[in-house]
Amino acid sequence: MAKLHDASCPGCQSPDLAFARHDHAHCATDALARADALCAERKQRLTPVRRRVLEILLESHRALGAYDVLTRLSAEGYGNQPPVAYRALDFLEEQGLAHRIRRLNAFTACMHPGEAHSPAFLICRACDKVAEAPADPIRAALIREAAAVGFTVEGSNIEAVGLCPACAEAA
Amino acid sequence: MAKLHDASCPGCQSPDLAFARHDHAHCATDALARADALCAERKQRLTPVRRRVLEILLESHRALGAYDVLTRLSAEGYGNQPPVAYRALDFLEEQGLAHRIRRLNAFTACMHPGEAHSPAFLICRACDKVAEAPADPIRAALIREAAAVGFTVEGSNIEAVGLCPACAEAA
DNA sequence: CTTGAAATGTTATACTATCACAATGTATCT
DNA sequence: AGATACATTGTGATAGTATAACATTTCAAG
Repeated sequence: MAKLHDASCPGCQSPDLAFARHDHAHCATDALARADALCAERKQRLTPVRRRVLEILLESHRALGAYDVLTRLSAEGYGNQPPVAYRALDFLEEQGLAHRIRRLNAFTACMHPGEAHSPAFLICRACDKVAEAPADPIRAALIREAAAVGFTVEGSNIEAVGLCPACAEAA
Repeated sequence: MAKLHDASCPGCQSPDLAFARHDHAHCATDALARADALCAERKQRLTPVRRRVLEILLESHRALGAYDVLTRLSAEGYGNQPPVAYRALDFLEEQGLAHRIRRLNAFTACMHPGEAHSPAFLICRACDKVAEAPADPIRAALIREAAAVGFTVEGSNIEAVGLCPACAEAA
């Protein structure tokens, strides 16, 4: 499989993208393009609803509840029942195009899809932005601790709440 | 403050306690005794409902939903409205006597209260048991990654799903 | 063009969590 | 002991999150 994100990917160069000033239009367009490529490669269908949900999530670096997404969808003529939103969100999550933030009961677009990854999330309690932090060292530590007691890790969620640089400075 | 758990504490000697064969009666009694001591020391009131909720959580090493707890409570003559359960659970969590497992929307008794800690949880998808793993190295890695992007960590939840030793062997 | 699978529409319902206010209990001070 | 202030509990209502089940439509492979 082609490596779909590399030095040309802003999201990869700056893991703190969400907290940094950046060309958000490019950031979103780029993520969407990679989602298209990824789905094509995997023979998965990024249907209109699914693609629209991803676009909605990409509008900001905040996490949206399923019902927030649903409201937007139904205003645009898509179905207005919860399964419409949940199914699209589930699909995006399965494909690694979005993540569920359990602490918020909400979903956020993945900022660097295309890699198997289970990132760590940094949630700012002041501005509500969510960033993905490189989780490899954290995950490694988790797997190590688990292995020490014979536990096999299959999936994980690692989330931190706190203050992003901008909000910390403001306070 | 007295160190309330040490080498004499089974939960401390074996972080994998939940997954290991052990004297559960002692394990629960011990945790309850330490909860009493801790609340006394902090001048907090471990009222009948609160204490009973802790006992219920301590019956197994599984996580219980608030409504599971509530059902038990109301069968025993306590109130039967959700706030009864949530208030007690919130109190226990504030005091570090129970933890919320966000992945399960459920709560589990803390196996080594008395220390400021934000543990990592290992959730077996086969038997549903939940163990606390030492989270210091993991948390340290998380804080390090966060600091690298200027993010200040105030709280975190670290949870892994997978197979416990017994269930892995059975499979 | 058919056929089977995937996706969507739709209704209903289950599960999780909090608000608001009344009533009760507890600790403290005098 | 009585009065006061505060924490806790009782209770009804409601908000928010998520899934089950089944009908219908769309799509892609043969």
